[in-house]
Amino acid sequence: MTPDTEETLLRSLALTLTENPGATLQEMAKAAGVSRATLYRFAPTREQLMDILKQHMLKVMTRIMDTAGLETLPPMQALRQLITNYIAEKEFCAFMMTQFDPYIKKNTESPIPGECAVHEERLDRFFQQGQNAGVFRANVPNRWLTDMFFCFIFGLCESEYRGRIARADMETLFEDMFLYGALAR
Amino acid sequence: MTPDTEETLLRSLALTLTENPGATLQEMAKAAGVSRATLYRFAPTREQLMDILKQHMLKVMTRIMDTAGLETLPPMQALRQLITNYIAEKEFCAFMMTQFDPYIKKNTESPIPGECAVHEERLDRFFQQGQNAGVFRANVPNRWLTDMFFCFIFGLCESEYRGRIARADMETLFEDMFLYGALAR
DNA sequence: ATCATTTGAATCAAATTTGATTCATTATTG
DNA sequence: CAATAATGAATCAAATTTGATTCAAATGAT
Repeated sequence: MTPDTEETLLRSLALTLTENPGATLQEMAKAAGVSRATLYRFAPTREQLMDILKQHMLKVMTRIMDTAGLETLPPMQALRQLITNYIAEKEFCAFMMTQFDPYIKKNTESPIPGECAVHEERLDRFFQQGQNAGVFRANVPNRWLTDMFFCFIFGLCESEYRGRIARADMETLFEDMFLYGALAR
Repeated sequence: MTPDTEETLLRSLALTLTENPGATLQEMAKAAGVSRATLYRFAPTREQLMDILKQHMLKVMTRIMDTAGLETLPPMQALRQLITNYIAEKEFCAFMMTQFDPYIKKNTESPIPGECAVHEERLDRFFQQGQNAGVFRANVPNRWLTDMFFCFIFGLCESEYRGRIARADMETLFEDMFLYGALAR
């Protein structure tokens, strides 16, 4: 399996599990256009499959934050790049939200792992610094900005997925709503 | 089973299924503090259980919109009441998002049913009218405002659930972020 | 064209979940 | 207090899912 084929497979698996978190291996294989045997060779057990997906997702998330210059660029610039990066990896973003969310997955094998918490804390710090710099409003907890940002990403992916907003508008709509809100001015 | 006991049971079931959409009947019963036999008597099959929950959730959603005066009160007043009402029923809100979301549950027995679409369209109309009245910004699709509103509700419930924001701040944080966004001014 | 590798289809046993029932015990109600 | 109803614990068969294996067909590289 070439790295490219693997990436395609991983993306398909992520999407299928987002659409149906309880999908059977059979269903995942079918959606990915491979047989169950092939999926089995890629990952013999469901647990291993989830682990591979999780590890890949974490790598993607790290890369997204790194290339956005979260700790180096000016807040607004980093934010815009962050949005662009997340949208480019929307399948894995949605997958993360539905699979490794401690609200949705409280009692399962995958509570928010330390690896996920790292990203959350990283964004917490980013917003804190943005607040200190006077860019983001300081009368709300930085954690609230983080949570809303992640929540926005998921909602954004879903709206586009459902055809309620256009792919081309994703960046603008996100930035606009996140920064300025819904009120007319 | 008294109506009050039933409401408590339904709320527990909704929460458990939010925390773990793949929970077994065993797990649901345990979380609700009843035996599997009692749960069985309440709903003999898993399908019937989901149906009862769905019907109850739909009733709650209708009541929320009705009592918010979505079609009668001024937009801002209705919006505030809507927020308050949703927060009061957060278990069923989160349950709806995780169980009857056409993104998450694409290929399962419950794609967004006509009953859910009704609520979405009702909120679509509310925001459209608010835009027409000059209250909400008109340079974005009304659907986008609807989607962000629902997405906010879920994110809000989750932040509170995880202890990242205080219960007492929920209304204010929501209203503030939804209306004004994250930018300092 | 050949050889090595990968894939798809099918099958099977083990584990898990579900639907269904029984029975003793606990709560309620009259 | 007595009788009636509700609950919990346990059990069982059927259905489903998973992990594992086999083998023929297809694919790709040399």
